[in-house]
Amino acid sequence: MAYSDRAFGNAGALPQTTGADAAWSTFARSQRVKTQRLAEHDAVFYEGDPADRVYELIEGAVMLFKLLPDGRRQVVEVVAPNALFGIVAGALYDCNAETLTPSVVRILDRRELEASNEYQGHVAECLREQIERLHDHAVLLGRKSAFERVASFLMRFVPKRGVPGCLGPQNGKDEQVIELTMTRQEIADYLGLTIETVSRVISDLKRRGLLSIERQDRIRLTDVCGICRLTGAH
Amino acid sequence: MAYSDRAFGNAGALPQTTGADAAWSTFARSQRVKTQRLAEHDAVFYEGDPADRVYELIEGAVMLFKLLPDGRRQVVEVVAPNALFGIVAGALYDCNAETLTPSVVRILDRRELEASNEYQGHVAECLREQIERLHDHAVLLGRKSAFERVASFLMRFVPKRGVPGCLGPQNGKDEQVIELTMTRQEIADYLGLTIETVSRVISDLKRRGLLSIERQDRIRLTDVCGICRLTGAH
DNA sequence: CGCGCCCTTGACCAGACTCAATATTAGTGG
DNA sequence: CCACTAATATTGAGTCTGGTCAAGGGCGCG
Repeated sequence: MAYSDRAFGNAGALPQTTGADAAWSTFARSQRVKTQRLAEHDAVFYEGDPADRVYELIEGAVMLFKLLPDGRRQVVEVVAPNALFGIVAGALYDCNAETLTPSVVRILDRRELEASNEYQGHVAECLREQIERLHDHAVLLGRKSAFERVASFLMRFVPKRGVPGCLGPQNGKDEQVIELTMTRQEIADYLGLTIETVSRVISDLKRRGLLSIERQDRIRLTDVCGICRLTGAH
Repeated sequence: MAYSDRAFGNAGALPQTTGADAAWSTFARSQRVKTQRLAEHDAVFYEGDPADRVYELIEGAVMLFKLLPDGRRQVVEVVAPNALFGIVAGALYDCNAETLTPSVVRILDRRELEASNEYQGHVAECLREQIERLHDHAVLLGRKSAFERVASFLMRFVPKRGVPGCLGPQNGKDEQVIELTMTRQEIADYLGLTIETVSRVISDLKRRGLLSIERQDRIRLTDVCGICRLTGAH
């Protein structure tokens, strides 16, 4: 599972930076913001880079990950649109950021952002949400079985289900088609498993009639409640 | 490993709340702050409680943990003095907080804190540091072996070693005596292991001459570099 | 159509867990 | 201060989950 030979896309090239843009953002009013369009699997920044920018994900998906010296990788966060990433305590980024899909990010100047009172509330809000997600993920990594991890992962993609206030299946059918945006390897590195284990668990869920695979990255959950019961959280 | 029968100390009793105090705090100037003295293994708050207070740890140690319905526990953070905890995105605490040792906390009003511009910088700083620690911990939980986890845990207690800029052993001897403040069970729940595995790893390190046990919660590391090499991080 | 990249599957192995017994420590009361 | 007790930690034996290694399959793209 060594990643030393991993290709990191064209991060250095700063592709297609544009001054104007259409996407909405909390920071739209601010002056020196730029948006940047990135292809799939482009690096946004690397662990150890000077952290003088903060990013807002406008569109697409980004993962944050860390590597151990021997190449083991742990995906520590998957960033969703409208979230901020690249906010760190020290002078350097503490992890790597790479797009999962073609994405649009807004680049903010760290100094400017930290100086302005205007956005402190929004920044803090993002950080608080991030911390709660990291807490949940710690439980998953520390205490859940492979089945529970994969089931939990799949439930992330089902809106309004498996969360406090979930009403169970509506309108009869308990189905949901989900788009993964992550390869098996990325899922494995997110869930602290190997690619083989992820694959086996998914195959097993298929065998049990809980899901069917429409494409490698497109899964039809045919029994959302059944999968939810396997998450270990209920 | 069921915790349903777990005793939670005297959290409801709000023991010994005092208006005046000696300990230093960023928030000392603020008006309505109170300090509270807590015994060992007192609960500070529970998951699901209304989160209308923020806490600053003045002295002692606090752990944050989550429970799965079947009783599995994951310690998601160990809070050190001067850090804030109990800052959440929603209306309810997302985890439980319990003292590890007799502690002193300062109680801050959440509304007041969020309203004041004065402390936003300090709050955001605490959150950013917290996130970096959670990233590291995700790597530990997702990708490290039992030996690496325990070694990483022990190194937490050695100041200025195993971090960027570590100079290796100074003044000849490479020793350090550390106070754990956590039981084996708490360590296990923090590291995503069982109590038996933690015990076995520590015994093995002892057998290999890397440490000796002076008391259950007091360990002499006799070869800090040797333990550092086992963390997987170098 | 064929190549390459993922993904899946199988067989085997190893690290960590479970269950159970014992040892140690810390705390209590005489 | 010591004996007793309860709580905590250690150790052992056996099991099982998930990892490793290796082979085969399928999909998408040129």
